[in-house]
Amino acid sequence: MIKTIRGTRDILPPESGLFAYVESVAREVFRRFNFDEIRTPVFEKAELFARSVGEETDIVSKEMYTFTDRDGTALALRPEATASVVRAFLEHQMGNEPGLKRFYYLGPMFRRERPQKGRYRQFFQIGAEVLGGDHPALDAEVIEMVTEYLRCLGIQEFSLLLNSIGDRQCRPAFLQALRVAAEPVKEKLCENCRRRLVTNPLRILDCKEESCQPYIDQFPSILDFLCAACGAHFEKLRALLDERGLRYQLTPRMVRGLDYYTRTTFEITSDLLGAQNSLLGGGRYDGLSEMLGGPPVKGIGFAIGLDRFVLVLSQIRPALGEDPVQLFVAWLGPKAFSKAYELTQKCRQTGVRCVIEFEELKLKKALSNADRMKAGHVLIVGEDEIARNSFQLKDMKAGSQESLSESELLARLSSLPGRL
RNA sequence: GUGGGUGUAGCUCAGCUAGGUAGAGCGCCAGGUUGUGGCCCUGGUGGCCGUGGGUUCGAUCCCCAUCACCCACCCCA
Repeated sequence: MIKTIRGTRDILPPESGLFAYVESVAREVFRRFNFDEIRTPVFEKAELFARSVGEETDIVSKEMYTFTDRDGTALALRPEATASVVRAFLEHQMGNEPGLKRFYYLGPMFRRERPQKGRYRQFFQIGAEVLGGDHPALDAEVIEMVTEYLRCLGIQEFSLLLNSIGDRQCRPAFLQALRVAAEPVKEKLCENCRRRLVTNPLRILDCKEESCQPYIDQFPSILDFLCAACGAHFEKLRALLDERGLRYQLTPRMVRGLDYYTRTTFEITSDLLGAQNSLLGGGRYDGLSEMLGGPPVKGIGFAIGLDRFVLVLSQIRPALGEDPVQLFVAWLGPKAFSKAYELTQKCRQTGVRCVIEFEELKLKKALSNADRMKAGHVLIVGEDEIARNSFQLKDMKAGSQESLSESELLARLSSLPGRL
């Protein structure tokens, strides 16, 4: 048998319903903040990601799905979407259009990493980006939008972690200070941190190794190194968040792995998942456009990893996304089928989710089937009912049933439980 | 890429450390008579024991290899 390839999976009902639900809520909430959907290709020139995400990052150096096109062009399946959105902005000269551009996207991304709980090689993200401005209110708006999104999904318990990692003006000085502080104690740091000291000093800051903590606590804070512009931006953002009652934890040790981030970074975590507790992350990337060879275009965005997100949601709200049959139409006697089918059509036209069997079943069997598919109601259409224009509508949960004429039945449909 | 774990019925697993070609629960199907589900009872269906080699008279069980999945690390969100 041919099976799914490693790190990919089929998303089956009811989980697929949960994905669809989470996506529909995102569309609805983001729309209220005036975001439009953008759909970019799932594959791009590999160079796009090498230049934006960073040549030296693991994502590009060993986790990207790259392949050569027939003409020799190096292509890659997108490992994330921010670079593509900025590319699209530049390619279509959107900088010439008035105002800011607010986009959201959703779809599959690809990374060739070893699969793990909630992590796949084809994974799904929902993200949003605002391009064309760097007002701190934009940062606040994006953060507000994503918390509103969580609220709409019924996720109340989460922490917003906030930091600023400066920009190309001020970060080098901080990195230098960090190296200076770490050098004397480097023998005391864990193996990973000793390596990071060379490869990516920033990441020492979010080392989880217990023995490193005392030293890390002594290291300088990025916030003390922000230049005037970055500092002012961050202060203003914090003031706005405070003003709107959006509580956050100042987390100077939270850094980003991707090269393009500047200034604001944020992350939302939830205790519901244990160690891998991050639900989403985002930040500002004011230099990304230029890294891609474009004019200066400021931007900020975030991305939610849906696979893990859905995992959390299914734990706290198991029924979310379920959409069972609302009306099961059971018919009795060979002459009843056409009328039963006609009623089914009419019910469907009013938006009710209906199912009708094509082979005649004993009523007992029909009810049993309806029960197994969690049907809310069963409509019984026998030859007697047709003759009397009086159909039996059975409430499966309550076990009660009532007689209704065709017009009464159709009038009742809007009150059936279930979607819409 | 590294380390550990697991692969037996549709699902969750037992059996394997006394090697003799398999069990439970759930599910599924059919009944418990005539047009009323869920519960209960009865019967039934169902497995090349991941795959390929080896040892053996004989292997689900022992050995080797391989593949897949899971967990963790690395990394990242």
